[in-house]
This record gives sequence, C-alpha cells and structure tokens, in this order.
Amino acid sequence: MPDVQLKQATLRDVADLAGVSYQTVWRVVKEHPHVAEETRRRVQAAVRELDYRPHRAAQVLTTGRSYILQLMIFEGGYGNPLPAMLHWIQEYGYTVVVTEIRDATSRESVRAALRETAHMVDGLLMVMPYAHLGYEELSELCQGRPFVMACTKLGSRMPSVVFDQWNGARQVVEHLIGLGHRRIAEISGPLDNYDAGLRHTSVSRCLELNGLEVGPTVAGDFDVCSGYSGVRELLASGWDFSALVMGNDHMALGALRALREAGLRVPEDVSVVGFDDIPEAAYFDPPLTTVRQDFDVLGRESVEYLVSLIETSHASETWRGSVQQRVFYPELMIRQSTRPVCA
Amino acid sequence: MPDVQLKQATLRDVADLAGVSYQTVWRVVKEHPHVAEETRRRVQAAVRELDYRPHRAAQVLTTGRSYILQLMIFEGGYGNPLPAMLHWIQEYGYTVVVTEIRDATSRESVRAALRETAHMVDGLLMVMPYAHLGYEELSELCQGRPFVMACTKLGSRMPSVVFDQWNGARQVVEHLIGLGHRRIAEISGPLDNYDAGLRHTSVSRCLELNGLEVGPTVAGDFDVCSGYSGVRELLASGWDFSALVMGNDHMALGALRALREAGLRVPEDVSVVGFDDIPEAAYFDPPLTTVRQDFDVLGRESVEYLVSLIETSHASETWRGSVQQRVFYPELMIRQSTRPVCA
DNA sequence: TGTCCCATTGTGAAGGTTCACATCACCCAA
DNA sequence: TTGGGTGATGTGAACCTTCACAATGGGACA
Repeated sequence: MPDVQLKQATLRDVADLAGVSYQTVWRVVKEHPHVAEETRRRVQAAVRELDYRPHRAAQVLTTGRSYILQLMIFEGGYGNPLPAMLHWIQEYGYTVVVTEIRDATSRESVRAALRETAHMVDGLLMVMPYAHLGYEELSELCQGRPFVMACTKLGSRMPSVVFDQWNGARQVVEHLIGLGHRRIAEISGPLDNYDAGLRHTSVSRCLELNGLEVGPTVAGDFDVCSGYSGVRELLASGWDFSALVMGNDHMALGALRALREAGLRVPEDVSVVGFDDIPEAAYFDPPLTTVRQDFDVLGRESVEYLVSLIETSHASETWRGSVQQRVFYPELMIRQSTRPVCA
Repeated sequence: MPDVQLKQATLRDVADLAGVSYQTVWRVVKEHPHVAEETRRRVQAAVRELDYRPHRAAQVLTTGRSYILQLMIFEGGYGNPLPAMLHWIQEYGYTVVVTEIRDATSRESVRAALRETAHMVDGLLMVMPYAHLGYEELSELCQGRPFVMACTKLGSRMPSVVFDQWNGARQVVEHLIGLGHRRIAEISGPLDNYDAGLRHTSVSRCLELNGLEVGPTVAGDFDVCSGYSGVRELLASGWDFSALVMGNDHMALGALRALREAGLRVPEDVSVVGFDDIPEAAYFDPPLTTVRQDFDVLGRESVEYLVSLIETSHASETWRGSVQQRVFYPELMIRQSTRPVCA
C-alpha cells in the first residue's frame, strides 16, 4: 500500500511552508497581481510540494457558486440526449451531478431529488418529456435556481430546448404520400411522452389534411419489443396498410422483425419509417428511413442556455433572464426501408 | 415570475424563528435525543415554515463526508454499465458526479478530472477498460480516496469488478465447435480494450486448443460500421469460414449487413455470434446468438463494494479495506444466428 | 525632509454545520 | 439539606476559502 496522504494540504499549510500568510498564497493561487516575483515562486514551489488543491466545499460555502450542474433524467428520457449533455457540461467547465427520477409522476420524488443537492448546484438541466410538472411548480421547487428543460412540450413557456416533432412527422408523412402511399399506419411511442404524443397527433393531422384515413391507434413504450408486439396487434386488427410509421428506431427494429415473421417484405410490401436515426439504423435490414435529430446540437444549446442563465442571474440578483424556447429541426434520412407503393 | 426565495434559511434563521439556539435546532433536525417534546414541535414548525435544508457544502466542510461518488468513464466504456451504476449509486443513498475522460491515455487528464472534485467526493467508480494506468498511479492520483474499477483487467490486483471474458469466449467457441464448425473467424473489438483483448486471445487460444486454424486478425472499435467494414475486410482476405465471432452486438449488426450484401445467408452459410446481449439482439435478423453480461449485477456490486470501502476507511483511519476482484460469469444466449454447419 | 502613492503583505470576519463542552434546573437518595 | 445524576439547552471553536480592509515599507515628488 503506497503512503496515502490522509490529510489534504490547506492554504495555511502552504503558507507555513512558504513562510508567508495564507492571503499571499491565495493571491498566488488565484493569480492576482501585487505579489513579488520571488514570493510567487516560493509559494508555487510549496503548492507543488504539498500538492495543494482548493477545497471545493469551502469555496462553495463562501462564494455560493459550485460550478456544478444537476442533470435530471426522467424515466424514458434516458438514452439519446445524455452523452451530449454530459460532454458539453464538462466542455463549459462545469461538473455534472446526474439524478435519475424513478417516479416522474410524483412531485415528492422531484422535491426529494432537489433537496439532496440544494445549495450544491448552480443550475438544473432537466430532460423531462412528461407532463407532470408545470413551470410555476418547478420554479418553486428549484428555489429560484436557474433551470432549462429539454425534450419537453413544444410551445411551452419555459426555458427549454426541443426538437420540432411536428415538423419531423410532417416530413415523414409527406415523404410517404410522395411515394404514393395512401394507407399509412402508425405505432407511436408512449402517448404521455411529449415527443411521442406530438409525433402521433402530427401524423394523424397530416393524414387528415391529405384526406387519408387514420388507422387504429397503437402505442408502444419506445422499446424494441413494444414495436414487435405493436405490429402484431396492428396486423391482427386487419387494417390494411402499405406504409408504417414507428415511434422510434428501436421500435422500428421490432417492427421489421414482426413484419418479416408475418411474411411481409420491407420495403416491397410495407415501407417503414423510424425516428431518431441511431447509428444502428443504417445497418438494419433494410437500412431504415428515419428522422435524424441532432442530439449533439441539442445538448450543446441546452448547456449554453443554462450557463447563460446562471451567469446573468449572478450578475444581477433579481433578474432571472429571458424565457425562451430554442427549437431545432429534424432531418429526414431516406434509406431503403421506404419505396414507392406497388401499383 | 413567482417570488423566488433568494436566500436559503440556515440553522440560525430557524433558531431565531423558534426562539431557541441553533444547537437545539440541529438536534431536532438530526433527530438526537434530549429535546423536550414541545420544543421539538416548535422547531419542526419553523423548519417547515422556512423550508430549511441543510447546506451540503457546509456539511462536507465540517464532516469530510460528501455522500457523493464520482463515476469516471473512459472513452469507449460508455454504454452498457452506466445506467445500472447510476441507478445503484442513488439506491445506496449517494449522489453521483459523472466525469468523462476524453483522453484516457494521458494521466494528466485523469489528474485534472480528479483535481476538479478533490475533497468533494467520498470515492470513485472507474469504468476503465484500458491499460493506461496502474494501481499505484491511480492510488496516488486518488489521494487515498477509495476507488473501484469496473470492466478492467481480469486478474488485476485492484479493487475491481469484472466479467470473465475468457469464460464467455470459451462458451462461444465450444458452442460453435459443438455445432460442427471448424473454420471460425473473429472480428474483435479494439485490442487495447481489456474486454475486447481478452475475448480475442481467448477465442484464439480455444481454437488452438481444439486444433483449429486461427484466421486473420481483424479488429474494430465496437461500433456498427466497424463490424460492417471488418467483415468486408475479412471476406476480401479470402480466408474461408463458416462461423464468425464478433466483438460485440453492435458490430454483429454491421456484420449481418455486410454478409447479406456479400450474398451470404445467416445462419445457413455463416453462423454469427455477438457479445453483450443488448435488448435489440433478439430482434436482429436473424435473432443473434450472443453472450449475455448482467450489467445490473455488475453495477450493483461495484457500488456495494465501493460503499463498503468508504465505510471501513472512515471507521478506521489507516486501514483501507481488502483488495479483491469480484468476477461475474456471462451466459451464452443461443438464438437463430448459429446453427449446425452444413454437411 | 515630509507627504503621498503604491506595491506588497497581513489581519479579521464571514459563510453554515458539527462537535465538545458548559450551564442550568430539577429530582432523588443519602 | 446537600451532592450527584440527568435531561434540556446554550456557547465557542473548528472546518477552509474569500473578501474587505489594515499595515508596512520604499520610492517619487514637492
């Protein structure tokens, strides 16, 4: 066992070693002016010698700034935006605390999660695709700390960052109609999820606007198997279709399998579209036509926005920054899972 | 804009409101004995009234315990173990700080990441599948704070939690040999990754032990497209094979596509095996035979181990807990991507 | 030579919680 | 009635950094 340094050095320890006061050490560490060159060198040597590191907790206590952001994830919002957010939070010089909310419906669990880190966090980034809490409530729970929501309701009056699901869904339906499809089925994600819900209503609306029949409503939970079972349910319903819009790419994979088992070929018999454009989608059989969402941009913007809120709120004590929603537009990636309907 | 509570209440504020000393409030909050029932009620009312929450930073400063764990992720170790670890850290009552190390090869970046959170973290959980740092070095960088490594070298003398990749690879090879395969190719993950490297050497060793020829070494990077290009490379090499072992499930998906494009049927012409058993694997075409690793168990055990290290190290100042490696065994999931070799 | 300025360095207090210890009142037994 | 025990409550200091302000000394300038 190597000799473990049980006690971390403090400003005072460094000061004693360098033969100056802790204030002088502080000035050197913070690179303030008005320190004699010779003193600075002596202090720097002592800092290296003792491997001094400022005590974050003490800094937080005195300054009220922690440079920590809390990333709150609500069930179902796990996968896609997370890596980019983690990355960009670090890129902006913050440390990130991740909190997973098990029960997104209960504001008690949200309150508990916020209590845990009270005083400890400069702001919150919430990936919150469910409708359970409103702005006032969240604002109150956050105790005035800045927050930004991601993947939440399009059009909500909160500081937020979202994809325009309506736009994505419209691109999908227009693409399919352009290929000559007239009977277009949809298996959505969970309908209490904002993204999934909006995609679903958008698809239905677009079909209606084009005078097409809306098929039976089947909803999954964004998981592969729910895509699989959803298709079986749809086939069992007897509603005939030549194109199928799935709630996301994972569900689309399940759909491909279910269709194949039912003896239907993709895209010859049925065209299939997904959402998200996960890296695997291009390697599905056949490669999946899907709606790409640039999660890296979403992640960067959400962090940038939150950081700007934090900084303005620290600049003036009362003003909380303007409330805006930053909307990003998805892009249809056309691959081989869609083709013109057979005459 | 709702009235934001800019200033959080402190013990003293509560004490003033309740007409007692801060010490008494503290006793009530910490549920210590020796507080009169009537006083306790008055204090509790004041706590609720002011929505008092202890200041974590101040607690850390005085006690030296933060109840925060740092989860360090090295490039490539992203996906699988992360959700379970996040979950179990919270389950054990800790808060989690996630740090992504961009450049796993440089100990400077590790040192910087550790500086960031020095004094702030009770222990570290490192998902570190690369060989760049040894025990002594890490121990020194951690400044004596307990740490546990996950997905690291099998057989390393560190506090660690791993899957037995050798065992998994052996199950795969024996399964294929049992099906009559004699020419078994492999496309590994990145060879500087412990898991991928061990799988690779294990597969080769097993083949040799069974007197079978070892094909050309092709390595990918765990990504779908590297599986795809790896297979093309393998096919181009002209080495004939009836079974193919892929570095993980994502790469296996790429392989399925490449084989199909080359006019080879799976499993009729080639049997394919993956590693990990991601949820999608059962929905590949054909459903993938793969090696399941229970990341939930790995996650739980790693957290449990780390927490126990922290607690013993706080119980006695000098003893750092026993060094052990907890090894878990993977399980072969046989699906339709493997079948007896055609006579 | 005295005064002012400025570079350099130091002192004291604050921030909120924790812990050891002190104080006070009260009850019971000797 | 007094001493010891105990329950209830309060005081002071410590943890480490930060910040406002004080102090010192030397040089420049009048």
